[in-house]
Amino acid sequence: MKMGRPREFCVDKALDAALEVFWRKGFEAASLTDLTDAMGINRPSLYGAFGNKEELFRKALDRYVSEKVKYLSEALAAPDAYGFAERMLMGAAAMMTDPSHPVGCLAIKGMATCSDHTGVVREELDKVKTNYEAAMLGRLTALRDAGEFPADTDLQGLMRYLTTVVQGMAIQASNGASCADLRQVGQTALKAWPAKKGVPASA
Amino acid sequence: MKMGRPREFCVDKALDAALEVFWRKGFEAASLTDLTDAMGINRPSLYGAFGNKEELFRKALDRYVSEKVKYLSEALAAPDAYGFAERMLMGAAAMMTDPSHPVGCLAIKGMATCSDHTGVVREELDKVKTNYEAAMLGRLTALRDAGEFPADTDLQGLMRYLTTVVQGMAIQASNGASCADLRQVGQTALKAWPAKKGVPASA
DNA sequence: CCATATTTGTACCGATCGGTATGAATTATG
DNA sequence: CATAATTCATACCGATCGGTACAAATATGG
Repeated sequence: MKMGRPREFCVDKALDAALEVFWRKGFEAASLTDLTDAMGINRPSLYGAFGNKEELFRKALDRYVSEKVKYLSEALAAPDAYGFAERMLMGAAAMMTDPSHPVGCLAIKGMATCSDHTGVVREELDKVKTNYEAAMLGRLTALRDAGEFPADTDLQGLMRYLTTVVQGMAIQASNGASCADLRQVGQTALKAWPAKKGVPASA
Repeated sequence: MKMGRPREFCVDKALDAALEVFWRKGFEAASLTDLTDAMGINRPSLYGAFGNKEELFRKALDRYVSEKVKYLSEALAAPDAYGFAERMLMGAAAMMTDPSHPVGCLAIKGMATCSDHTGVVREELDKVKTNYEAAMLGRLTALRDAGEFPADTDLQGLMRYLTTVVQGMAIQASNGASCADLRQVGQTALKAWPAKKGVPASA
């Protein structure tokens, strides 16, 4: 057993509370007072358990990625290219308007917030973005090799289109768009996606 | 002639400099020191000429809307619905990556930044957004009445799709996407748009 | 019981935030 | 020249920022 006075709060619960604050207010706008109030602890406890504000954000972002952005891995697991795009867009619409947590996307909001801000936060967000893009591009490549796309298809362009729509959805969500609104945007966006295999292209 | 010591700086030039700072860093991240340094004036001069930080932002936003978002009015002037969407998307791609000013969009960045922030800034951004949406919807309605769309077309949905892509473009631009990247996104997005009048729908 | 290790609460640190008081400098008016 | 009006430059205000020093409190290991 560990020596010393035992911790009086649950680290996971506190991290969830911090994530909620970062998600709602953004990294810079979330003050330590906001965070400690929501987490139900005081500053030295936060510092002792999580390091500093940037480290706390990093851990909250890790949690966000693994707990809240599941729709991306579900999309990657889709058997065909159309299903991939469909799960991506519909999953984003559902997640970004889920009333059980703040609206929009922590990572996208973060990227929009600190574009001119160097530091751990920016690096971490870039890392998340790079990982996601690599995963999506890898999946699209595999699907092309499986015959889902013509060999000369610009997969990077398709990926960028998809991420652009998802990023726009995050703005829409933070502006009050409903899940139905975003799903409709996704449905429209899907019309630009290569048609299902074997199905003739048409509106 | 006005009495007193004459102003030693050009208000318009100073406002342009302030706009550049707000555009690059966002409202809250732009400090008065950042602003006065870029504007080449000191704090009391800024206060005397523009009121306060919020008022300065409001004036910079006005300038931004009238000087930098011309592509929207150009899109509204397009003779047909496809041209409207095309000018919208291509105009946004060009403006958001124009090297003569910061990348992305001041208004979209602002909305992403202060979603949980009440105040003059948020109200002003909402006003801009509302005006733009009303103008777009009005134009789409006129185009539908002119026979460009079936009578039961969901114009609101089309408008939301378009704005979502443009908003996503702003994030892409602030993340380093090139004009060509964004134009390609726009071209892909256009595939989901109702085809040109008289042209059969197809990819 | 004593020493050690860890957490907690308070109270504080220097830095920076937006905003301003004050007086010198510069102009038009009389 | 004298006065009023306006701007400019310095230096400062209280508030808040992220972060921490310090000591009381609470646990384990001896």
